[in-house]
Amino acid sequence: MKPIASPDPHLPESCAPSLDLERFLPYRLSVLSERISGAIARLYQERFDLTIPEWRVLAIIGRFGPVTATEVGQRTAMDKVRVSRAIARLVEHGRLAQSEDATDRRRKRLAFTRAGAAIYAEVVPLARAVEADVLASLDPATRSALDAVLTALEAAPLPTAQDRADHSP
Amino acid sequence: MKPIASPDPHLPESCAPSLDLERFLPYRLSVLSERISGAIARLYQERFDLTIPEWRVLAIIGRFGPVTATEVGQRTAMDKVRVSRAIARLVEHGRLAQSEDATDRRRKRLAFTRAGAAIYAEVVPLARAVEADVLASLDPATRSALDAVLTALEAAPLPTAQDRADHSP
DNA sequence: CGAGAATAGTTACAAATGAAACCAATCGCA
DNA sequence: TGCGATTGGTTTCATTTGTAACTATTCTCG
Repeated sequence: MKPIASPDPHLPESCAPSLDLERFLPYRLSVLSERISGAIARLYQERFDLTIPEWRVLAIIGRFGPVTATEVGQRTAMDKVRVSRAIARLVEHGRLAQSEDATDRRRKRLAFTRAGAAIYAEVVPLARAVEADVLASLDPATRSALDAVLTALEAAPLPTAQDRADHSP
Repeated sequence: MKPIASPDPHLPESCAPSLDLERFLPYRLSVLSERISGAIARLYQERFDLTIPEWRVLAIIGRFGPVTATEVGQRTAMDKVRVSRAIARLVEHGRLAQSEDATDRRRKRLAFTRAGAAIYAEVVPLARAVEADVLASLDPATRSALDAVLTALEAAPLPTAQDRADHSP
């Protein structure tokens, strides 16, 4: 792995100031998220055969009680297909029960089965513990800045395709 | 969408303190990352037909010059399959040129073609601009805390499966 | 009422991804 | 040397995911 003189590799040097990926916010977020979510996911995947979308559904039902698929979607930033599939799997595994919504027969109300509630009760402390571990490794100042940073980023407006459609010569 | 009294949905209330997903660090990171990376990705996807893995490869070559696939992998936190495929597509599209490495015939050295360099030169300012927009929406204190927070999180140790294998009754 | 628009949720199909198997070339060392 | 282990990179297969089309039900308003 020895650096070799380049023959003529079309260097863009002059015009483009060469971006440093490791400092690039979206990249950092992506890697970080993949690392942390991935680690936790692997944890409850192995233990409970639970995927991330499934865990999110459980989390919503655990917090808000019986809900519809649409409501889950709104609260989890997942699209309806992903939600639908997570629910299907949870039902298959006997962790959720669907009941007809009397007032609207398109909807299905989702509630824990006993098994689902049991898993939820096991997963929550596990999740909390992992998060606590991560937070514990931050020094107090950083830890207290964390929430503000995330909240601010969450509120940040994002460019849409049109925004930057063409403002160039 | 009217909340209805639950028949008997196995509420775990007592034992599990009901975790709030919206405050849960891994969830927040995941949604945030998806939102920001997604927005940017859509931007250069539409304009240049460039995927995120491809953009990462370009970024590494733009910064470090001709490299091998393995090196790209090390610098981008992507596994070799993903790197391999990104490179294959870039080569197909005439954006990268592969040349045999004289000292090790397994390796292929990757360099921009003229077209690749041109795209890189266009994408970098675009990426920078989007990042700048996001950062600009943070107040100075938060913005200055951002880097420290990310750096700390990146350094945080993560639980492996064994770590939490069994420390229970 | 009743036809068309909207909504809840599922299905179908294509593209992205990851794990493991796989080739080929190189290294390590007896 | 030369043979087994290692490394660079690709291919295969199963899983995941997203887009778009689809079904069924409810809403809207003439």
